[in-house]
Amino acid sequence: MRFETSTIKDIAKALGLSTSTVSRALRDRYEISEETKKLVLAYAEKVNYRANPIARSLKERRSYSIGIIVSEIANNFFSQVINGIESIAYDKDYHVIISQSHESYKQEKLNVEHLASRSIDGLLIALSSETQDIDYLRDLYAKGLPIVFFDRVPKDFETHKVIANNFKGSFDATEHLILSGKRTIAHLTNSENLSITKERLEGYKAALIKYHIEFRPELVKYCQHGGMHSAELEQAVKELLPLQPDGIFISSDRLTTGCIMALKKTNPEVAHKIAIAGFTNSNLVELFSPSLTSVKQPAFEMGQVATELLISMIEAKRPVTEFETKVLDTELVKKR
Amino acid sequence: MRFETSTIKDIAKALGLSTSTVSRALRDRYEISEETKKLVLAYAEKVNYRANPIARSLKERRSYSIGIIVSEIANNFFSQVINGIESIAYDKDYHVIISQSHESYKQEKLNVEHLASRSIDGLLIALSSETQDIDYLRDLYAKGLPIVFFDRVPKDFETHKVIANNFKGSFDATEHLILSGKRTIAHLTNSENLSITKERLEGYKAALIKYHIEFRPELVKYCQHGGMHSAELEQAVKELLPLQPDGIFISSDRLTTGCIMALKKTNPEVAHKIAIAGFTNSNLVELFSPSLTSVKQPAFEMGQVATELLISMIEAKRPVTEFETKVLDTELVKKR
DNA sequence: TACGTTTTTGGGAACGTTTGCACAGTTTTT
DNA sequence: AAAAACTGTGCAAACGTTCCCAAAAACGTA
Repeated sequence: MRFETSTIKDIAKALGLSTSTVSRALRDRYEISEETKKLVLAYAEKVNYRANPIARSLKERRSYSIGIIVSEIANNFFSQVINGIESIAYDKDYHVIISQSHESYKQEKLNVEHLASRSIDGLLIALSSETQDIDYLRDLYAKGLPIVFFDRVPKDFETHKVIANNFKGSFDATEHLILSGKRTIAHLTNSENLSITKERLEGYKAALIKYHIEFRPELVKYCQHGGMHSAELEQAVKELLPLQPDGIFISSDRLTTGCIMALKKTNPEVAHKIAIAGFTNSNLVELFSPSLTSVKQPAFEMGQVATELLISMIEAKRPVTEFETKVLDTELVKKR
Repeated sequence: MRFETSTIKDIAKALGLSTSTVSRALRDRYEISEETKKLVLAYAEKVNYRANPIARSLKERRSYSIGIIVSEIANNFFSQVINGIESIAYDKDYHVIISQSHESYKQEKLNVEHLASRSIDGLLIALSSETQDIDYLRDLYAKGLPIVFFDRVPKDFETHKVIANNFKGSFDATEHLILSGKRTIAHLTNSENLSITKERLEGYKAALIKYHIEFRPELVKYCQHGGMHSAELEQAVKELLPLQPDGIFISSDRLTTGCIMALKKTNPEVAHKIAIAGFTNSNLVELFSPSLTSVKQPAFEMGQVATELLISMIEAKRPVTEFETKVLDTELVKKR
């Protein structure tokens, strides 16, 4: 803001002290006498002094803010993660800056670099579905920027990661479809680049194996853009239907809702005949028709855990070398 | 970030120039010879120089960032508005910082003040449902912080505002219910504090009047927390049902979905018998059961317009004194 | 050659903090 | 009584920019 507000200098002048004394008093340093502290604090209160975070950032070379990159905030899963992140960050006096990649690699890179130049102290990121090359993240990391990945994590990058138990979530959902009598279960999923895609595919396969159902690759459809384009989804559905699946297991929030939408739009007559199980954190699932079985991720908790890990890295005295990958359990909410 | 990156000083030293020259060359000022400019630019490129926005902010006393306050990002309407805001902001080289009030006055005030202290150049805000006292905003505004309100706007605050045509949206929705034969139409709405609540109530009333239907105050239920607490909603529904409405007109995104949820939960047998029309920007409306008629706000556009107005205020040479209130039309999407 | 212009560059202060170091005054130790 | 230690404060530099002002270089003209 370009309007006047009181500064340490002003306080110093008014009280006949030096800026250093005022600064130290405000930060409650031991060197300053109780008397002076009280004086300064009282006056600061009176003139409604607010420290200038910009100046502080410049001097300290850190900003007490952490960057978040998600593909989009208009996604139940991610907005819940963000709420989890905020809940911890604010507690520990960090501010958060949210950016959306819209599933675009270019946008993701641009945003990350912008955040980095704004002196964020750390980064929480779920990769875009397009992202394959994460060298730009490696560079930043090497230069000292703490990074914690969540949900969509890279394989060969040594740092903290927080993910859902995707294998088990998928296994459970697929098993549930099988147990309700389905035998031709399609799998609609995200870009092959993503970690979640691989893990969820494995869970799906494992459930098929357990019940001696043949895995048919043609029943698996990948969506490069994670369902951002409805044409992509409709195409996938169109290719799937001739194979006459009696169940579909879908591996992401956006794909799940998008797929039902596409089904209803293109083939309303079969929409209700196909059993659907899918990952989604929508809290409106109960309203959906056809209804579905959903795999819910502990989104809020994921945000919290990731943030705690990140802040521990930021505040670590010495470089962190032991990394953990936290795996959180999903919840299967069966169709009514 | 606390790691080394090249600065203007480094470039100056390397090239045997002064920092002033380098700074000017980088900003392409007329005083600098083409030759020097090329030299500097090439070297800057080579060492991957990035200007430090923090330093720039401190010096220029502005941050090229704008603050956004919404009640929550996990809301279709608001996340679409944010996308609209971003689309314009990025174009004009502004960064955005999003904060959530969670419909709490205290949180809203805290967030705004935090943003202000971070030197945002302007503020875009939709008031929380609890907010009645906006003096803190007046203070900031008086000190020179440009503010543009959208969606939920205060009455007596002279600045730009962007709203939907709430009156017409409500009128249309209510009329639609009437035309499909409903006569006992309840109205479920937000906190009375909000501008949108008043405007939408007027539209509802006007439609009743047009068709000579008596307005019955007991059919109107207010939710103080805008549906953030499901108990509140269930209570409202519980009080409404004995009056045997054959239609309900609901005045906000969260309330609309929440109400259907509450209806299904508490009275599944009547849920499908009551016709519902409500404001919502959910793109999943087609999946809902019972299905409903929805009033869609031009959220993305609202974000764009508000941002353009804000940036025009920020960049105005002299204080702006002529303010506009832009009203954007809603769209009625009839139940299938 | 000397001068005035114009063009290009550099010096240095400022933005609001934090912090290492020095220093004065007081208290403790020997 | 002198030396040592501790307390509380101030000076000044630094963070990376921008920009006012002055100075130097280049050019033109008499």
